[in-house]
Amino acid sequence: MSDGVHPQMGQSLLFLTDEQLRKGIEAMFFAYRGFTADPDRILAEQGYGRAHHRAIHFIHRSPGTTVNNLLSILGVTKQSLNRVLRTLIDDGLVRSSVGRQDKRERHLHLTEAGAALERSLSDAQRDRMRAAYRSAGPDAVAGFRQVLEAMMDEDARRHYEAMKDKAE
Amino acid sequence: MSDGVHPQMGQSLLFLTDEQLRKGIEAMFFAYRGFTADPDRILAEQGYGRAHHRAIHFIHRSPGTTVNNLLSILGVTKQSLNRVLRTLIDDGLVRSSVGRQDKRERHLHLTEAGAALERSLSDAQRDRMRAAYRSAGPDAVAGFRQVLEAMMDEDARRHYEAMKDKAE
DNA sequence: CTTGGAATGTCAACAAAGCTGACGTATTGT
DNA sequence: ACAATACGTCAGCTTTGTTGACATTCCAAG
Repeated sequence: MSDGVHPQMGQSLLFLTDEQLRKGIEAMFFAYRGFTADPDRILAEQGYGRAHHRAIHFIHRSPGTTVNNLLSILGVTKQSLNRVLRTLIDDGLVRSSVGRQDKRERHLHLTEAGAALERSLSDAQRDRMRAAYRSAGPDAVAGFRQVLEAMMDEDARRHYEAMKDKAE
Repeated sequence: MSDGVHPQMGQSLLFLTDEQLRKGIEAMFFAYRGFTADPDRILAEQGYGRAHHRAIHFIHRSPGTTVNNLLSILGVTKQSLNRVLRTLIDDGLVRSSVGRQDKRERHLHLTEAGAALERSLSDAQRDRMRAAYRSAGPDAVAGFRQVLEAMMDEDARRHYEAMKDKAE
């Protein structure tokens, strides 16, 4: 193992023991439950589920995105996404428009109602994230993001990075 | 807001902007997919799902645990857990034994076959976690854990902390 | 220009895994 | 004796994933 990458490595690799790794695994499990808890409550009230949240989130992030693009971000089958999209369109939260150059494509946008739900969901989720960030501090947050990024699959990281700079 | 908690706070609260929080949310989403990807592949080969993994993991961590205790850790209904446990017991991966003092309770243990599957699952998951930890370094790992712990619900944190010190 | 294949999206049917509610049984403790 | 607890199970529903079949649209080779 090449030393020198992390100065304190020679001193202690304690953070790589199986015990430490197990704690990290359990932390991910329990934290993810908290992470989704607040949106889940809001969604349940309206008869939606987590899949609707994901669709709404990424349509909000990339207005006009195609079904195919959304598919590759979410990593599910088109049939699965279609069901969710169907209900969102029928309920007037998402608008689907035929592509101008390529008429096979459908471009997706949030309606005003859809944007309102998006706000209420992401407000709830951000509140919890903000509280966690605030209590942990900026250095911890940087580490948090570093580890998460290193945990992603190649193509997930691609999507993540692509989204990263789509600033506002 | 009370200053002084974090020395650099006065200088910059950049890590609390909506944009930063959104990145954290998306990082959680994409990372969790990576986190479960490897075990999911192994489980699918054997006809099991994530629910079986969770049961196996926590039975391994707390051998002899009761159904009720497992229920409160996993946060699902007994009907849901029972379906999973049923198949694991029938397939000979888990052994359920009547309690010695309280005969209403069932104590759960992994069989040799169950322990073997547990090892193969947690090896896969630890490998990825180890790679992420190694590439991020010890300080990042500490931050990672801090933020995750702050993101948990109260009772999830209780379970997490209780498990934490069940050392080996 | 036509025609065949690739790409996009939709419909149908099924499976995993969550949920509620009701009920039965064994055991415990008051 | 009786209420409460721990567990198992039946029935039925929902969400969200899967595969397979099919319609529409585009594009490129002949």
